[in-house]
Amino acid sequence: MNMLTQKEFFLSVEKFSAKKLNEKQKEAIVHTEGPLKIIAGPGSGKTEVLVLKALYLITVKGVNPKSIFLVTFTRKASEEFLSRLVTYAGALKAKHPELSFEAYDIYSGTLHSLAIRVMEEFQYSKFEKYRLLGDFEREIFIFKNFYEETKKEEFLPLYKLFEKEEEIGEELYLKRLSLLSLLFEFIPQNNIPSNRLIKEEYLPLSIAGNLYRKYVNLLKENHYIDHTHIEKLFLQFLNSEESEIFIEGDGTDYFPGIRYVLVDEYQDTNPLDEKIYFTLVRKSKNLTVVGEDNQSLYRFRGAVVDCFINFEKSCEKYLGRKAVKVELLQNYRSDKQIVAFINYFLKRHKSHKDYKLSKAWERLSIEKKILFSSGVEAYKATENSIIEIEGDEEELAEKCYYLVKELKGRGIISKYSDVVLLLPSTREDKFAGKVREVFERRGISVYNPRAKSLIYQKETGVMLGALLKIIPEEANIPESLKETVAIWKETFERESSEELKKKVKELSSAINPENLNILELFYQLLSYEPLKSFKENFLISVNLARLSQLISSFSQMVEDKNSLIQEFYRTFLFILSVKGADLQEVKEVPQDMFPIMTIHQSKGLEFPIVIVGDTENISGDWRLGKLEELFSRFLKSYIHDFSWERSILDAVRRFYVAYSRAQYCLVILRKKELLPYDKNRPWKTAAFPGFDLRWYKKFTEKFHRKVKNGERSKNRETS
DNA sequence: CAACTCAAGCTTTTT
DNA sequence: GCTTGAGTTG
Repeated sequence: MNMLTQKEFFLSVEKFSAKKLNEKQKEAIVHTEGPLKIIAGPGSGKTEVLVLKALYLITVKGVNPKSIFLVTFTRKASEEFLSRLVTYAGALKAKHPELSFEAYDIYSGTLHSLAIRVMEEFQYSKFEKYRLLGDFEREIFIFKNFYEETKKEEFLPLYKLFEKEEEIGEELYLKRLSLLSLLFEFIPQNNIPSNRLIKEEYLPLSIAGNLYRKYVNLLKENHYIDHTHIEKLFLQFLNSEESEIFIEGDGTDYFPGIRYVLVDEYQDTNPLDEKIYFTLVRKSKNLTVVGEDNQSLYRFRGAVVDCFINFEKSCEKYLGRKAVKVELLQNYRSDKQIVAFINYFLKRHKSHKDYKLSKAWERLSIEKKILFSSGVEAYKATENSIIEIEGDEEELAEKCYYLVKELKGRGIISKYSDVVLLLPSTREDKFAGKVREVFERRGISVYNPRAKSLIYQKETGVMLGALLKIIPEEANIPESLKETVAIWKETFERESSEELKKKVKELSSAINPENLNILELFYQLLSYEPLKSFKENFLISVNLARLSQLISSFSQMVEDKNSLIQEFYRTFLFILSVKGADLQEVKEVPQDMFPIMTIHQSKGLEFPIVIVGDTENISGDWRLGKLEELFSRFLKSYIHDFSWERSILDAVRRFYVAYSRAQYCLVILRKKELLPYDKNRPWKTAAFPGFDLRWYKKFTEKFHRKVKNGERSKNRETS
């Protein structure tokens, strides 16, 4: 294939790339051989760099697209990457007709999707037998197979580490099941060898090992596989002879082998992922990772930020090479005041006098400062780019409403989707629900696709209520399920037609437990009002379809008719009510709706105006720290002396991500009055903007004084 | 208003 | 199991 020179490449790129590339970005693009670590702060154009790097490899270095393996963290990110890649590739080809390559040939996607694609493509012998367990199905699988194990005395030494002594009964068993579900991901994600666990003298460890092994065997026996074990299997594939053509190629253009591996969001990599990446590049050594330690948000999912922090060390250890480091700290997204704010926010926590994050910080982050770009300025409507609003939940929701309405009324924003409300959780039994209520009462629709609200929809309520009426009640309903069951039944009573009620009565008297088919009942009920006319609304019928899908996977997993009813209540309904299920998501946020998102969901996105709520929330899953402590000997790096600091650090990072999504205006909601000083929990009174107006005010005053005095930041962009 | 006591609560997501 | 928020005490 014809190739471009580096100069030609960058000259062409300037024509279609949105912004002029800075020297650091160019450096990251042209460094192709050997390991490379790109530290990419918020808004530093890392997707652009990744896309251009892939194109550079193809058009300048003459690399076959099929030998590039590019991993993104989410499907959405992968779509964004591919669409930009194809657009740019088109532009390059138009300018240089001599180029001929197919951008789509790149291996790009999430690690899971790539693992499946590769194992299918290269017909890995061990893969074909498995059926993939989704999240919901996996939960059902564990409930079904491990319920009895939660009652066994012999496993108590493990369970007790996570329980209060007085706890008893059904709720306790359910808690244990949820612990097991966590455990069966934790062990493989951290590459903990089960054969060594089993031999441990400390009982909780050997019990965990045995239970995990049982899980793995049960998966195998039933020909199932879950997401974590897809990765495990992929690693096995990479270490087997069968992967030779894939990794090393056969000399043809058809199988060129993997020569370049690029990984995005590397700060959220777990040790299992890490092993996969280093195995992929064991020959080529060309591994590029992109990330930022402070945006590590997925510890609950096994992410170990150390993989990113200590990337250089791992390169020396596994590849025998020194990694090159490039820092992209120029922020092209946010207004100057917002950039100053996010830097200050981090700095404040790092050196706070009341709690020492400094130690955690030293080990788990990289010293740096985000730089602002002088070009990013807009919305001069307010004096400050940062606004703080205080009040109780009701007031905050109201004030949010008036703010959004005012912005639209004054023409500062053209559509509601220019603003976003970011929250740690968007479930509607919390603040998000209040916001929806206030907004919709006053005529602005709210778009909150991740509210886990499928089971609270009218249509699903009627359907589940009807099914509950038909299927005889299981005596042993867990307490926590009773409330939701009542809601479903009530929805059924309120919303259903006489016709439907009659049918339900008829079906319930004719029911035969030995011959129960829940899915069949579901379809029968669909022909009665109001379910019948629900089907005419697209979104509603999609929701019903999702429910039928869940029922279908459940029915398939419980073959034993004798336990079907029991499992329906104890497992299916319980998981449904506890974990919830999401509504169908629309591709683009509807413009005339006000969007609410989780902070996690907002990662990688940017919005003109960002409102952040629940800013005092620092809660985390305590079981994680406990698990890390329990398995410390087997972990890549466990740091003993600051476990509680980790939850603060996690929270700091969560809000850092939220704040850094804002382009022109950041609104912070403060829920509570300032609490009196408490020496046992100093962060409550000092740490988050949600708790202390003073430090935020101090920041603003200082910022404006600086601007007034004409004092210019040393770190200002040069352009 | 600092210090102590005690019962209630415990999110986030990849395919 | 640990943190949190409300309530109590000195």
